[in-house]
Amino acid sequence: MAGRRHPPTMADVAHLAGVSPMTVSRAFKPKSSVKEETRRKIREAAESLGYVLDSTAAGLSSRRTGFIAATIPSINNANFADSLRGLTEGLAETGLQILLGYTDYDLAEEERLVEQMLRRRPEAVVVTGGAHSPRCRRLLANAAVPVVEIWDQPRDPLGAVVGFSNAAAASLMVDHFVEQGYRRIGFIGGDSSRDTRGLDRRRGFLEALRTHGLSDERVLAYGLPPITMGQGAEAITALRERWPDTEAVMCVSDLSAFGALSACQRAGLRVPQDIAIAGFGAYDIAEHANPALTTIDVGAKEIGAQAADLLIKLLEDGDSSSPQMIQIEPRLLARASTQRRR
Amino acid sequence: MAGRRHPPTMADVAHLAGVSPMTVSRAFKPKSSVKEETRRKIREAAESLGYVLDSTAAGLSSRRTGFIAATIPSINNANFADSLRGLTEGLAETGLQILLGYTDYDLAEEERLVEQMLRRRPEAVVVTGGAHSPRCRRLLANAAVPVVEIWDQPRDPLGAVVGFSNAAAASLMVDHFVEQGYRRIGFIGGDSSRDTRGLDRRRGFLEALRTHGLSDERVLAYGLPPITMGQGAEAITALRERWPDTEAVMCVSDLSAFGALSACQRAGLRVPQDIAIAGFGAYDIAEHANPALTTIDVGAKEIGAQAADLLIKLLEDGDSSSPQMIQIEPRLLARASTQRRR
DNA sequence: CTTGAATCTGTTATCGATAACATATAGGTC
DNA sequence: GACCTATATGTTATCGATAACAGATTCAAG
Repeated sequence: MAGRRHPPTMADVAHLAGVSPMTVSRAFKPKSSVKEETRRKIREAAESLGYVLDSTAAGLSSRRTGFIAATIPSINNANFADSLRGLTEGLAETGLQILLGYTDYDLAEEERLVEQMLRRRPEAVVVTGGAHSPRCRRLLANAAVPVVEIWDQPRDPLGAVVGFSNAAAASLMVDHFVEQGYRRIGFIGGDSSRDTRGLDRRRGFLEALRTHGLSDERVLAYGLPPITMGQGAEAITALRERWPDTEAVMCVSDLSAFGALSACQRAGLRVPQDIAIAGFGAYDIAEHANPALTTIDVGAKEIGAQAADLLIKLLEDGDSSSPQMIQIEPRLLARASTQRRR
Repeated sequence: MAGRRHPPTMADVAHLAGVSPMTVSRAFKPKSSVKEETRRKIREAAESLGYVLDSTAAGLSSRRTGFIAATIPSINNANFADSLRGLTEGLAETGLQILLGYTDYDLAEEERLVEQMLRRRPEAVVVTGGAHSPRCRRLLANAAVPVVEIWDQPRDPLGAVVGFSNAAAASLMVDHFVEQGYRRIGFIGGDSSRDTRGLDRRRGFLEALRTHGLSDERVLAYGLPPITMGQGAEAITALRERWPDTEAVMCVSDLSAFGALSACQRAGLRVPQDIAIAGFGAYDIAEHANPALTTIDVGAKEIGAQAADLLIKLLEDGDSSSPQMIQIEPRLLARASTQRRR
């Protein structure tokens, strides 16, 4: 209806309120010296014009864009959603917004995304995971803003880190299996190198098996990450066909574990009596499945919260302080799905 | 290490490449007239300086920011994630990015979010849902950019619409229940007015019950949306306590339905023989539950894809064309969880 | 009534890019 | 060679805000 005309500018508001644009600019900042009445007049003028600040112009001029960039692999993942919530809540009081992007578990996509985000000049960057393309690493290094890597423990960090060792977390599960008396143990995960955290889990899992003197051959890679319930179901079927005497299986995530559980039950198997199944991530579904799924809680929300605290410090310190590495301790949640019947 | 110095500008690149800034600017646009060798020289110069375009400045000057704003209620929801995927894929070829924000099912938060987003001058806005605060409506109307509401059929649309009637979708389930021979039918949903789509579903459900001459009293509101698996479990326990002879229950989403299913099974009830349970949204979990959950597929991804097509048209037409209303047809997926034993 | 500090407001230059216009060079045609 | 067109590059003004500085007003205290 109104056509696409130019939205009102600060100058328009200033004109209507009978002041200079600079005064309008000040009136929108919380603690700048503007007479209360002037401020009211300006607010009224702005509201009546439907004025909305142009933060691209503001950012250009002030060199403060007021947001931080965050990448996560997938938007539909309770773990990353929790981390993001922790981050958002932790940053709430600073007024910093979050520009969110998802990489689809793809490093090339991450590189594209990071470049796109850097074009908007974020004041800091949070990336999920410790593996990045060389160019992505260079871009982030050049950006001259604080960088935090979460959900991992990179060998060669870009800056600060809030994470845990996925390999060590997975080995917790092997310890648990062994303690419960299981010996013929398998692993189900994705089949590509895209999900480096998933691969780390597998690696840690297999290493732990060997440490316990157990066979590490029962590994099934199935489908592109993030591996779905359906893929978990197919995978366990294939795994049991190949190694029918398998006693226990860890899946790379709770979603695939649930798919596996469901497939076993539909095939008439009892869990855990006939086969034990465990997941990873402490999703809601693990708690509510029948039987409840043993899983590993990595403190997803805490990761985000810690990252927020760290960012606030890094931004205050003007980048001069040494980047930190904050370690999160994963915890095993032992549940019915891996309870050995004595 | 490098401190926080200013990142290189286009002028720096131009200087290094021995051309004017304008030529550098052109070299970054795909189809502008720059000699191939010059372009290469510029790219090399840019890469060696670690130059990244400043799109705030570019946007200010060109009045094209190259992104659209999208709000969804929650990031951790497979349905909205699917819509977003449809939107992203549909917009991919246009080069438009998506600035994502989530409202947490809260209209006040939506208002805040929309204002924040409009400050960055998106070229269009996609909002989930048809209910908005008055000020939010005003902001969007003033923004003079195309607006698309998805996932609803608002009485008084802000612009274009891609959605369906949540009430009509829920009534499909009543028809199904009745057809299966169920008579004492309940509903489980959230207890606040925040999730207007959930409330629409309830309203449509209850209206359909009355149309069939059935009692509409078995309604349980439980917890803030989005209602979780745990709340679904508690809710069905409470509902069965109050109305022990309930034959069938629809839950506002598949997640709560799964929680309810799980709680019933743990209480020793057989589904569907003792009680039928249905959900909403066609999540993965509905397919993989035991028994598989009857649900309603609303075509989440298609909503996003259609919204993308619509946006492209609206942006081309310069806003002059009449806004459209695209209707998506929800489909009932009848599964084992509501199969009446004859 | 003068003075100094605090508060309020205006002026000018600038952030980093691009639009619009101007100019220069190359290539083809008669 | 004259002329035209297409391609390639440079110059100038501008987008909408804010920083930095400067000037005006207010107010309290001596």
